[in-house]
Amino acid sequence: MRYSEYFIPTVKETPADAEVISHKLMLRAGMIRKVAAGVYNYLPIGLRSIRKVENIVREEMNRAGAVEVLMPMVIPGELWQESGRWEQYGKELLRFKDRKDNEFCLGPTHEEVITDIVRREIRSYRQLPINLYQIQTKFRDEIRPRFGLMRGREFIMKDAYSFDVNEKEADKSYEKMYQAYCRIFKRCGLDFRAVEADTGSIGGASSHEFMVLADSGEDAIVSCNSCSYAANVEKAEAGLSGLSPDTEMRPLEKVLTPERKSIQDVSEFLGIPAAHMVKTLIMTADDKLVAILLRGDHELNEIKLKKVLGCDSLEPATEEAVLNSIGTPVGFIGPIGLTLPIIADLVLKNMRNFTVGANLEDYHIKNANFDRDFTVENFADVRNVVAGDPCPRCNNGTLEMWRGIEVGHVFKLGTKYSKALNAKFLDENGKEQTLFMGCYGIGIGRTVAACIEQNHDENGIIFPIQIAPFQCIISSINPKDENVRAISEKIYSEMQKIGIEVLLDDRDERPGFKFKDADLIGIPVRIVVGAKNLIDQKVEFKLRKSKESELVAVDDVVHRVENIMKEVLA
RNA sequence: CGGGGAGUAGCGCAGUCUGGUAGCGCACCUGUCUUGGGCACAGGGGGUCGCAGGUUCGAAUCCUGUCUCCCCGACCA
Repeated sequence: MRYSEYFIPTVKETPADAEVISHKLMLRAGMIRKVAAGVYNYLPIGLRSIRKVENIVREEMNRAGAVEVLMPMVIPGELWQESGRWEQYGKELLRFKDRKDNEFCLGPTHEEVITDIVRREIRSYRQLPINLYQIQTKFRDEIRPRFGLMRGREFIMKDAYSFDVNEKEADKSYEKMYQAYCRIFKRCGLDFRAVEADTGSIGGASSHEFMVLADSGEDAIVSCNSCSYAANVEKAEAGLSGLSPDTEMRPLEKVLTPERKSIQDVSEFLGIPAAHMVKTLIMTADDKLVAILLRGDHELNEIKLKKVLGCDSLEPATEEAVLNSIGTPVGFIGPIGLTLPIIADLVLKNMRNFTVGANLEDYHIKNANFDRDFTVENFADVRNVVAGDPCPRCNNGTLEMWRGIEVGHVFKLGTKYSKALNAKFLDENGKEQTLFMGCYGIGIGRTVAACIEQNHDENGIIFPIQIAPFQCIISSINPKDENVRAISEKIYSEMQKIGIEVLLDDRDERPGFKFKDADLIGIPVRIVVGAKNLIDQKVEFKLRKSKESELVAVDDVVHRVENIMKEVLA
């Protein structure tokens, strides 16, 4: 491709609405342009990288025995009503009506549609297992789209669905996909971890997320420094150990804490570490109030609490609701004398003589203790783990914390959708059985964005060769020079002949201008053809990721680049 | 949905408080020049100041409403 005939609208200045580095660089490099909140145009080099990821995904899915299909983006509402998700899914599901007033939605995920295909077409255990996938544009009407392709409303996703005769076989399909995902992200040149995860609105028994490690990641994940345990903080189990108990209980002591409402304020005011305090959160769970006790320096994990309570909705109680029901303003609530049901975090079991709110404005109470001063309904793991917590699996390691970008998620669905949609088959005894499912997603655009988060410097993107829009760029210095132009063209056509994806920068621009663009769009290999070096029949060879360049004979340079491609893409 | 911020040339911004000819940098067009890290000079084009009302002799500027976008939170893959 000739740069002069191509379309790469790079910009010097960063558009004001970009926050994270991948978003900024994708805009600056002319990969994407915003059309509406969370909705983007893919410009040529952006599209090329996306296609690269798609092709890697496609190859590995095919290799793992999955079969490609393409489902519609517009889905009849009745399918979603049948699964029960028409009501459950909420406002993320964009609904609309056609001219006949029939209800439709834009597909945010395709369990319903795929299960509909399978229940119509699969009759016998002889047709199983089967794994169908597609690469398709999805739409989820996110409350707050952000960070460019990282969290769009419209985005390209690979989604796969496996169908098996029983749970054991379904586990095998899951394992196959897990392995395929590892190969995919490895081939994309990403530093990633597979972690245990919460299944969220997709549902099912268990799941793993594939997380690209990056400080800008929206997810927090933990991993054990001793064993292989790794999990999303949403899911990570908190170990049991906490502070060792004081030997004996001391008497209660009411202390004045005027206008000290937060743990931090009270902690500083009384000179007591937050870890020796217990905070009392009042939550509204399905319209009922419940009190949650947590160590002062810990945070509530609402997903865990939801499971403990078995409720559908859970949110912090409003200040009015708290005041009306307890008679004390938020900030001074405590468990002693509280009439609400109380759930205490597991770690509190080991605590003695902790400080709590007094249920009296401007007062806290020191030396509170379980049983003597109040009782709780039960102890449960309802907090977020923190760095340094003991590992819940091996018990001799501690947990380290990372930020991650979720690029893939694999689920064991069991029979959730097949039951709801009545997807059955006949087993070898002629008996009707319900299909066991798994589903497997990869965010294609997000994978490209995550890759940029991991691979960039102050000058721009540093694409790994596997997903770079072009493998090589020839920067022709002063293409008006006849010799420079001729040699550039020669190298260009030789590279094209052997299948190297090459971009010839034949624009009549100054050298610095071309170098800046080449660096910004992150082409892995750069060949600079200039008059000075041509005197010795040499051109400059430089890898985007390295600082140094070297001079290579004109006759060797194509071979040199070819070897690099072979090495990396082997 | 709660809190905060912003809509002025393609992009980044000033001007708004204190109403009176709509500006700067980059980009773009023409020409000269230049060619190893976003050259230089000269000339030029481009704006319903988000939208709708209102106040006023006069509104980018004041008032009311409304839409969009961004950030934090809530929510959610």
